[in-house]
Amino acid sequence: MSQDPAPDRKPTISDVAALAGVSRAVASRALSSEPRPVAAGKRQRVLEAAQQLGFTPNLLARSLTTRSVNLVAIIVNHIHDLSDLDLFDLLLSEIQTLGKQVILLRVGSVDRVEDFLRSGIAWHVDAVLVFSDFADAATVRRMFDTGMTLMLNGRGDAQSPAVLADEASGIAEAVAHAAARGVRDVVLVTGRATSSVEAVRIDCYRAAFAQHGLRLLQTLQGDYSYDSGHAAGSSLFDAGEPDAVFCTSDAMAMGILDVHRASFTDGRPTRFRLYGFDDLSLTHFDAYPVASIGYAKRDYVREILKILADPGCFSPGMPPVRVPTRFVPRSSAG
Amino acid sequence: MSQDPAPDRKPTISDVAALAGVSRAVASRALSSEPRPVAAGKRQRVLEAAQQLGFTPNLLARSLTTRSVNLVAIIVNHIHDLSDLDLFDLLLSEIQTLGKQVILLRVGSVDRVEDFLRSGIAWHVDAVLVFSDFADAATVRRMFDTGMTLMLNGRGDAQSPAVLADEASGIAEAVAHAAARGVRDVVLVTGRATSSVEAVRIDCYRAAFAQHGLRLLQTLQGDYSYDSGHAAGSSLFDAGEPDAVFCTSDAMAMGILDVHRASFTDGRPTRFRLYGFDDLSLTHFDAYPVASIGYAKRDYVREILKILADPGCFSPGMPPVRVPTRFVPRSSAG
DNA sequence: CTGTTAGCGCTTTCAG
DNA sequence: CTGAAAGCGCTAACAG
Repeated sequence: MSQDPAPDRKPTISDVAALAGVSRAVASRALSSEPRPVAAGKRQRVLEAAQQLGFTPNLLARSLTTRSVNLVAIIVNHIHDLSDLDLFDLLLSEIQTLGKQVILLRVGSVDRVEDFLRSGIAWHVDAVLVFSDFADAATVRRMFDTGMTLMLNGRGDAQSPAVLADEASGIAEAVAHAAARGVRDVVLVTGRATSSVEAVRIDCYRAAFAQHGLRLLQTLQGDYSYDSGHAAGSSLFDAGEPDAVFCTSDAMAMGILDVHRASFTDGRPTRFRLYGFDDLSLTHFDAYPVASIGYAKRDYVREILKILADPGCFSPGMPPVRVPTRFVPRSSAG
Repeated sequence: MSQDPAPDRKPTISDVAALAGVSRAVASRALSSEPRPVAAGKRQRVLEAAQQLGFTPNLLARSLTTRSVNLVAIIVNHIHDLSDLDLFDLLLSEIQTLGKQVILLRVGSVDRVEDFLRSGIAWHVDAVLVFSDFADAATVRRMFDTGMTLMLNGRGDAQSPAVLADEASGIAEAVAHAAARGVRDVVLVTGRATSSVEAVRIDCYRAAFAQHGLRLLQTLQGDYSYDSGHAAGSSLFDAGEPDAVFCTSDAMAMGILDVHRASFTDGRPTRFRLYGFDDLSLTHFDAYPVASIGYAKRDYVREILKILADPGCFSPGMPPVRVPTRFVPRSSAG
């Protein structure tokens, strides 16, 4: 019926069409995932031909006309933070079940970010998830040829959808927890407030302290890391004896815990209560029973996927989706 | 000179060519990264036109003819393992400096892996880095339309290049370290030996034990996780009192350390010496001063990049590149 | 429902 | 060195 088309070359849709005895257009329609009008008999023949030839559509070629690559970009600063682990694994997995693949962009140490992004396939992705703090929504929209930029870094605007952890709820719970246990004087250990997320977080703590009449003895600045927590640990009592220490990351809390391990027996506080932030899976390790604040990763990811799966559900001006955080008690807080 | 080409549409190379007053072919050559013959004056005009128009080549279209997307796929099982973090961050960063972007594929929970891979852009990548244990070299080559599959999971063959940690060196050092300190009886805590890497690792330990005349009291099986180490911790003395415990992951060693923390004062062993594997950055935390075995991530990544940058340097039959591991003493081993 | 005809945007022969 | 022309593989528009 049809001579075997090529010796070595991968079969194309033309080969399939030829073998099935139909036009390329019909073959294309029959192979499409969308429902397109094709006579049942022909569709069958095309499918069989494709099967027989081991045909795989060339998605690069397809994207050229459809202008959609089923590719999602995830932009991060770096992937060092422990807190990222649980989240990214889940996120990646879920995006893949959507039939999309993920291109991971690390902008942490790229000098000409814009050039880098523009000169790669990432430029053409269908959607961009921005975790990195490197740019605001407008900039990101300019850096990608995509209608869908999902801001997860707190630098969104009215034009782009955003999902954010509502940190106020968990912080309020944690501070209330402390207040209910007689805490009066507190110390706050923060990261650099250059990121808007961190600035908001700090404000939340301040507001909660004020609300419960807690006295903020001092604020120490770290950089979220264990080492910086360790450093902060040495200055903890410089401004008096706190009843509780709140940290904006679990890693810093762990550093503090290690400096003052003698002040905890079996993880329970004897001198001050310790509160972290992020709810790292690491806090399940016996050595770091850090009470923390976190959100349900599943809920967070679900919200992201909702938008990814149905971009139409967002219209300009809609407020960010909020995923509540909750306080997770552990022995470091008594 | 030339009417503005399009109202809204992104400028194409045709627009650039028109503005520069040359043919598309010349524009293409002038814009190429390769040195192609173009009159200096025209090249200049083309570059300026491109600049002025803010032209960005459509890489999807380019790939269609060049058959190269400057995209590298990294296949992992999942990204839960702590040991992955440091490595992937570095790897990602380095690949990007090569001008390539990375598509991250998590095959851990994908049911029809082959279909999934074939039906995405990943199929067309220039190179595949296989960390996941999910497939051997031959299978991977079938799953991607690429000449370059780099096996990092220990399941390579003569057709594909591979980079592997040489675990023997570090294990020999660790066991020698123990033997030199009078250790006689040991326990080995392993992961599931389904992965060939783990099987090799176990053999190395056995050989080293034999060489130093150490007696293996028992082998406990975990799954690399902290929790499994914790579980193993309870059975540690079932077959007698070991002088040292060797674990094939740091996380398991941490679990054991937590169960028997009373047997360590300031991290130093009073009952048995403890050896981990992976050299996690977590072992810098005070609470887990686990002596470990690791390799220089930079060297490992460098070898990978060497192959990526110059695929020609590999020819079939060449043995895997070996990156030596070294013993990293910490107080848990005394 | 079907086949023909045009492209998507770029690179690459191949004569000039 | 240059430009015209021919694709890369696929989908979409449009008459039949």
